[in-house]
Amino acid sequence: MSNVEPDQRRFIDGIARLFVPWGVPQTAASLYGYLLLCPQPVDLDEIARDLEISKSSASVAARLLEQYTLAHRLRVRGSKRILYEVSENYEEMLTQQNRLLEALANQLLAGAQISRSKKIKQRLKEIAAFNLAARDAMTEMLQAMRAKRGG
Amino acid sequence: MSNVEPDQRRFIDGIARLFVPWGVPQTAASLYGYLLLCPQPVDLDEIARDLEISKSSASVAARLLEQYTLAHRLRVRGSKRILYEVSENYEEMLTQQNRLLEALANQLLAGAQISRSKKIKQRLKEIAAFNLAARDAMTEMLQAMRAKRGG
DNA sequence: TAGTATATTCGATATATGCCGAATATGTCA
DNA sequence: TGACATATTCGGCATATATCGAATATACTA
Repeated sequence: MSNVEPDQRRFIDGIARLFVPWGVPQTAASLYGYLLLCPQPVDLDEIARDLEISKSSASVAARLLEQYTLAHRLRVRGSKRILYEVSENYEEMLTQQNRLLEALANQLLAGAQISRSKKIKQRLKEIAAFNLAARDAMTEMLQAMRAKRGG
Repeated sequence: MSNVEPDQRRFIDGIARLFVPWGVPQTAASLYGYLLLCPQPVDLDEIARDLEISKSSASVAARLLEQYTLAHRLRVRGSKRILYEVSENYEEMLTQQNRLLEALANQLLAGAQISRSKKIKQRLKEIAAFNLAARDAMTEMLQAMRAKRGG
């Protein structure tokens, strides 16, 4: 993608608008949209050029995406050059949600321990149970999807 | 809760630490933790005092939480005073996630429309399908939970 | 091992965000 | 409607974050 067309720009911005409110930095969010549209892996120079950001920003954003496992790098044999592409592992984002659900549940249960009020104890346990149920449903779904795709 | 004890403070901070990375402002996140521990609805003055924040910050944070449907207000008859309490509607947070999943899927499908590359079209459709499946699983789970609690 | 291509880190700056207290708006009672 | 209690909004300040270009580190070739 040597030049971003208006339609593509709109797509990229649309994706970014969805992610930014959830704490993903603007540049990283845009980069994700951009990578989704790239038929081939791209390097930092292309990213910087097409997204009109500095190369250092591109580097930071790319590694952030990598951390989120929304993208990953490809090492080019015989070169220090790195190519990035969007991850095929679509479930990782949901897995991360699951981790939050679980962490939250644990925190709530810890809170139930320390609170003296019967009412609060019960409330915290109830929310924790709810979150864990959600996590389980999610996990199950992911397994089912995995089975379907794998088979 | 006229005074926050160390254990409670730790709980509040723990909850906040989980929410902040997901884009929830610090104060609002802390307030959520605080409300979870309150056996009774509290007003802005109590919040401001216990969390050691200004009343205007308390007001903003509370309404933000309200927007997220993590808390809601109670009007006190015969007074302009507003009391806040944590929402019993634990599923709303997940519902919101579902909305993101759906919005993302839509954006991806729109992207599939505009992209000329066969490969990209397929990729975007595939991710969209995945997200919608996740949303459906989630919705189903929520319904099941609702049935269980309701019945 | 030197030289080159490239990624990463760093320090400075610009921008955005959060927070506060003061000012304002709004609801409630008499 | 006037007086009061309370929530909300607003402008300014402090803090955090993102971005950049320059400096540095690293991996590869020869």
